[in-house]
Amino acid sequence: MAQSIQRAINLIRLAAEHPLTLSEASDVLGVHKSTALRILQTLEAARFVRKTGAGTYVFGSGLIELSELALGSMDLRQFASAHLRVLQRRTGHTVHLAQLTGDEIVYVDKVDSPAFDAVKLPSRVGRAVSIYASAVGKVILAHLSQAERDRLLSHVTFERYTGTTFADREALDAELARVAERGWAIDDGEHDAYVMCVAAPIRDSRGQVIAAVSLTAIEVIANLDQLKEKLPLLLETSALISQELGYTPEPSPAP
Amino acid sequence: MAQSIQRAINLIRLAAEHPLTLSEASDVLGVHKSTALRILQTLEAARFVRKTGAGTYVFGSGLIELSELALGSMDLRQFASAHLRVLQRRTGHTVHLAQLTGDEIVYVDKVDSPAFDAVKLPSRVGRAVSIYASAVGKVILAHLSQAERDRLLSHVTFERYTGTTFADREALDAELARVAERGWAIDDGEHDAYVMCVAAPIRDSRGQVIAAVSLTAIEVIANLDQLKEKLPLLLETSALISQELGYTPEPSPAP
DNA sequence: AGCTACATTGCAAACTACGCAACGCAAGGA
DNA sequence: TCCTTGCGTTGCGTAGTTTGCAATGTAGCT
Repeated sequence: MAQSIQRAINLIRLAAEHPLTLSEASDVLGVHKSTALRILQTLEAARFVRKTGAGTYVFGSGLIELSELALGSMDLRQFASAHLRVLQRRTGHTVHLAQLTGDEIVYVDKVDSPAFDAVKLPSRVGRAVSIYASAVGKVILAHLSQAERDRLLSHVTFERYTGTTFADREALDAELARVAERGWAIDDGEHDAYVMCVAAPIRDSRGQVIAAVSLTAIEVIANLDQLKEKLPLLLETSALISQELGYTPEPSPAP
Repeated sequence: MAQSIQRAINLIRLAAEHPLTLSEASDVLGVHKSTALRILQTLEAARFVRKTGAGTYVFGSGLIELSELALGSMDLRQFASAHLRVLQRRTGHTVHLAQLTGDEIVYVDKVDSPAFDAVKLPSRVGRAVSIYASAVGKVILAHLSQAERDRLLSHVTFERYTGTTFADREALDAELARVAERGWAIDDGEHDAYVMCVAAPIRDSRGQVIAAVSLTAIEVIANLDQLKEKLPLLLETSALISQELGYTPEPSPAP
């Protein structure tokens, strides 16, 4: 559909895997060397690829910087990073950090469990996560204003992924009320039947919930009750990160 | 030179900053909407951008995954991450993790100092670092085999950035001998006159030096002697990371 | 309902980007 | 030393991709 752009994309992919010579690039694309050269030069000008001293092309820092810019919230990631890793060590489970950006919730960091289940989880940093069929989605939704919640859900078409999915607005609202009351959310296989989660909210300096931490495991590793046992550690982590963002738990009442 | 690719690049940049509508995209490029649409569709197919429920385009996870793939050595980053952050806290200075990839040394992680100097440092994750005019470069070079070192330096054209740069092979070799002996390197403003560093090597399970950690500060924050005071913490960090990679400090002598 | 604004598709024209061929350059062998 | 080989680079005419137009489809708003 857009030939030259497709070619550029392929070259970026290749360069990400291993250093690329011009000849290799033209071979793989099946084009003349001059064509491959022009594409690479254009990408190089944008620092999407970088030319090494040896004349090969490798993945460029421009794209890495854009990734970090897009994950934005570098503040959040910076502040959270160490806490997430500590939480992973103390629980043994996979830890996710998800953030509300625009009208979606996106994973912005992930600390894999050393257990073999890490590779089976479909989550990826940068990927959007279901807003109504995930623990992080529900815990964020539950703490938003009614208007914000309506806005985020206005574009959603509910889909019943599994038997436990809250697949309509009514059922979801009831669940969100429960979540808001207790302050944390679970995911009882609501998107993937075998994936369990517990999630806790993260607040910024204004007290707004802007993100969430979660613990995730596949059921053969830990069932929901076993994950719930880790709740104190999870809540401690979310509180620590919120503090780093400037949140003060007890808003001093006016005298 | 490659018009359509350039347009695609511009759209990726925009999408990284904020969600992009089709109209906005075509306006910025100065092209017809159908043109912008086709570009975005191509990028979307590669997951270089992602279409949100609201119909806007945002930076895609495909590029984020490629970034992580290219930074490769996800093992190294995972293992090192927590230690780097601890080191930052204990020293107060900016921490860098740099890795030997192909024939270059590239920053793969960075933990900024809260001090105001962080923004003044030219380092960026994904960017190549001078191999002979940096502490991380020298400490890695110093621990390579003669053949490897020759290979890496064969494409280098020496340049005297500042008065302290080791700008020819002879002076560099003498410096590398000193570095190899004591096991750590300094950067006394050898690339940028006001930037000071100390660096220590990281070894993999075979004992090979494959990366380095460094502490960095601009001179007004900390001079070289003040950085050297942090050497014990730095060396402890590099040792811990090496251990996580499977390095055993004392190769057991044959009985 | 009708309107407006937006996204999307088909098609012919035009301009971009393609392949060709020639050149420059470095490395290795005779 | 010269020749050969392999690689990257440049200029140019043409083929063909990509572009803009116009029409259609779709959703939100008054």
